[in-house]
Amino acid sequence: MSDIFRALADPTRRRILDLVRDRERPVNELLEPFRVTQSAVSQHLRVLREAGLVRLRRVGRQRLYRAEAGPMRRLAEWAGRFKEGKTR
Amino acid sequence: MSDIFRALADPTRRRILDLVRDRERPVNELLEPFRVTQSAVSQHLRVLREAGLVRLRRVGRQRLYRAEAGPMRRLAEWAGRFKEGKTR
DNA sequence: GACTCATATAAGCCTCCACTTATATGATCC
DNA sequence: GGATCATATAAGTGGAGGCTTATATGAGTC
Repeated sequence: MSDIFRALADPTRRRILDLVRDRERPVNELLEPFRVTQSAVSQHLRVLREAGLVRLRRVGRQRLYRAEAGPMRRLAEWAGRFKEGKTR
Repeated sequence: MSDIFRALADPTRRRILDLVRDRERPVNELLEPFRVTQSAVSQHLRVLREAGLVRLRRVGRQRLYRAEAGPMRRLAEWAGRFKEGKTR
């Protein structure tokens, strides 16, 4: 869970996540919107991967990334515990 | 929104949030569970406050902190957009 | 008003992290 | 197998952020 929060702390990673939310994308497509190096994006993808926030599929020489729903569900649950009126 | 993620990135701050989730607590009560200085906790509280994640109420010389539901709701919504099956 | 209690801020240190350039891996094409 | 394309890793750097000690603020007590 800590990995998830750490990964989401960076705005560039959140934007990457948005890009791969609904469809798979190869890395070079994730590169364009940002003013950073391919290397930087690759490192961000590693962090997201290690947090389980994305999965990847190899197709030819490309790697197609896509957001993973599981951790997000857990995140939503965690946040949900803070709904007011819950006196425990 | 960025402030929220930044604030939640730190595990100590998340534990503090848990402590003030359901009831108000004065700072000295937040101090006990941690092996850090009063100063450190105070600084964490500042970050949480600036992110809108806690509100505080002054009573005598104490300040009672409590989690704020609003940002958490927005966080849950954000995470909810990642539910699978949403093809946009 | 001096003292204490509860909390906040200032200043400095050190670790972590996001970035860059340079290089490696690994698949495809000829 | 050599060249090229797509991506990952290595190594180094600067800046942010979480910690500490020391000090300030501000309310209650006598």
